Amino acid sequence: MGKTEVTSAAEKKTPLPVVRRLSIYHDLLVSLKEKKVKNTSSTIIADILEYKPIQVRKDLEMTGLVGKPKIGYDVEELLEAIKQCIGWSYQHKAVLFGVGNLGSALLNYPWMMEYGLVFEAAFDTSAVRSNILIYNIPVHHTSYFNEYIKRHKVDIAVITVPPQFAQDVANMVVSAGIKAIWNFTVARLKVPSNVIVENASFTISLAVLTQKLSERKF
Amino acid sequence: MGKTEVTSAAEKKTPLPVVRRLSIYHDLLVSLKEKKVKNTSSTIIADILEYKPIQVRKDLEMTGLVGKPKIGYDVEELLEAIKQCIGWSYQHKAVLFGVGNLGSALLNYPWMMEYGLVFEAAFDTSAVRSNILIYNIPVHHTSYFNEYIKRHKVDIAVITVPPQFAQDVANMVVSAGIKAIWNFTVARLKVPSNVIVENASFTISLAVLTQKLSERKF
DNA sequence: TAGATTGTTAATCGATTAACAATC
DNA sequence: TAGATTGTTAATCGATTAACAATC
Repeated sequence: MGKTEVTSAAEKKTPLPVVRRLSIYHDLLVSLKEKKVKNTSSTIIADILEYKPIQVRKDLEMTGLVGKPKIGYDVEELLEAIKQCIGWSYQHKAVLFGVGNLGSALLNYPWMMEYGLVFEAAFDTSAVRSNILIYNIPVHHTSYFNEYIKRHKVDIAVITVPPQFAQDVANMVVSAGIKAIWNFTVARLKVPSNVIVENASFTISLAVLTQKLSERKF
Repeated sequence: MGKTEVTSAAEKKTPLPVVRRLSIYHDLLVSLKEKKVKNTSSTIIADILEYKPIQVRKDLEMTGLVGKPKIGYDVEELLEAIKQCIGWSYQHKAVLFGVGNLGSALLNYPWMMEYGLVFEAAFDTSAVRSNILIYNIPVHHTSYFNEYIKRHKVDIAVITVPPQFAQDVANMVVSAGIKAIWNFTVARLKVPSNVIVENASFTISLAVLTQKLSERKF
């Protein structure tokens, strides 16, 4: 009931703020890799992102990778270490519910190589859109999901349906044993505590922007 | 060069973590308002969001609204106070660049009533899509932007073009005097320091999800 | 009234930053 | 080599949480 004891091993739980920044370093490293840059350093990364070098160094330490004094880090090695740390080395199998504009945008995004995500199927209640391929991903009628799940492993359910249907979808995927939901709707999903829900709300980001704007204006 | 002095007045700068949570309270309050709930309290809000009541209370304090002991807060008053605090009371005029799937999804979202955002125009380089209305918003060819900006006030530029074109768009809108950019691409935009850029990256949210999944798996 | 909730002041906790010896 | 960068230990800072009197 009180604080849980730290389990024996050196279980260095990565703090959330670090995870978020690691994903930002990730994108930067991908662009460095594309430019054939071999090495980088906390100083360089900090410069580009306008962070403090010490913060970058501390964050990178969490990946377990050790750098070389004077040299810094090998770009590819660091990229792999970060992917490992935030779970982007493993290919998570995903299905998507709600093939509207946003859903289509997600299906069309190159998640697989860099972000550890593979869309294996999509579902939509619109019969018109059923049984076709969108960006090479099969789109089924939502009613087919319970059949689908019998034969396919699914790690993550992505929800991009209209908000009033989000809970229904959540219930369905939870019943099917899916343990992680990436929720793009405003709906606040009620799920058992062993299911992870991550809300990908644009509006939080908008709030940061408009708040800064307001501060500046007055 | 060192620390800047706090300017005379009671300029209670809202910390970023608070801004983010306020936007979450906002969405919750909207749903309470729709359900005709009159009053709420930090206890109730905390319960729903699985936060600590004291944290909610501290956050709400930042809006300047004072609650009533025993009663709590008036839902509508609190909603307005939060909107004021995060800049969603003012209607920010926005234009969008890149009318693909994601751009269309954004144009079709009901930002105006609750999120202080109004899309007044969109721009795309695809001639086929020019001079039409999408969700009642005029879509122009991108080359028309420099004419458009002469006659219209724009607070925020939203960028949903392919990443390789994002910097070009940023340059264009910065030249036109726009002071805020909401960037949905992975591109890291270089802009003058007086321009606000907010990156609305899905991938940060994905990192949080996959990291939690990995932690659980092993 | 009694109980629940507020606002405020103080304590704790965790994250960021600083300092510095070690080193390729 | 000298200089830049690392990893580590300690100090600071800010955000979260606790405690509690005030009150509708």
